[in-house]
Amino acid sequence: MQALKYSRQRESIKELLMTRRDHPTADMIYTDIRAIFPNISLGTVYRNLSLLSEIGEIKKVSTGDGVDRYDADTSPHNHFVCRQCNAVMDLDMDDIGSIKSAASKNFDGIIEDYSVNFYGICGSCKDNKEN
Amino acid sequence: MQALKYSRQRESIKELLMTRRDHPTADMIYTDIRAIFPNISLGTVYRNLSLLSEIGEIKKVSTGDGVDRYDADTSPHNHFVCRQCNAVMDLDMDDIGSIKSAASKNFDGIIEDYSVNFYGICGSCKDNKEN
DNA sequence: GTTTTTGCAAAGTATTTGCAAATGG
DNA sequence: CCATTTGCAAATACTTTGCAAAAAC
Repeated sequence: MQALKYSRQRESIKELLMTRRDHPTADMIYTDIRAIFPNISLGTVYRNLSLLSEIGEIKKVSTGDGVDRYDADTSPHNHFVCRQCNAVMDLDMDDIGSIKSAASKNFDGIIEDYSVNFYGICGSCKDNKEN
Repeated sequence: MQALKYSRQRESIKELLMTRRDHPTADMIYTDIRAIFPNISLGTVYRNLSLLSEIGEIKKVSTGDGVDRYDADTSPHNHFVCRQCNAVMDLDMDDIGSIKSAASKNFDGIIEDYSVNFYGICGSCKDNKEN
């Protein structure tokens, strides 16, 4: 069984992620973290992101474009994905937790959780189109 | 501009997908379609699945495990993903289209659509555990 | 000292793409 | 014929992994 030792790299990755709201990919994190650890490897970044999300300290966000993103905000919230600029942003919206019970109603398995992604054109891309 | 010519391969892929409810991956489709076209290539399967989903005849389903799945049912419905057997199944549940307006409320962009995935343990995996 | 983590490089998946030949209209 | 699609192979994108050295405890 693993005992989980402290690592400066892992701590740094988590701290970086906590400062961001843009749901960066492993590669974006790797690029930025190299300002602090110039020799860190992409493998280490991936390993730590996996580990952190396994222990629930961060969340993996899949938008369907083939690249995983990460989020230090583990509280329940939903994401919007812009089809034009590919930005992923948090939505400020009412709780939709009731969809979980709606899904459980006629289902014979156990529904543990869910993820919702909204897709469309973000505010700034929309404005750029109009002008 | 492309004129979209008929192809037996594309037609066959679509027909195969229409007979299935298990949301197969490109590779699963490739395996099965080779019973009909032994020389078809995986590239052709991918190209046709992309094309079919671009023109809206099928839908791509991303469950977050890194492999895309495909669904010939393009009507609005939600999916459940079993964490044990990785099966992807349709949920028989009330319409939750209201989440779209909930998301649009405080949002300055345009929300075109959304996708919801539920995760947990399916009925048969749950039963196997208990026995 | 023992276990975990790292950096590096290589390998593993899933998907896309260039190109000449085949097919469709 | 001309445009699109195919099969094949190579390329790409993302992520995981084996291993010896370094760090943590």
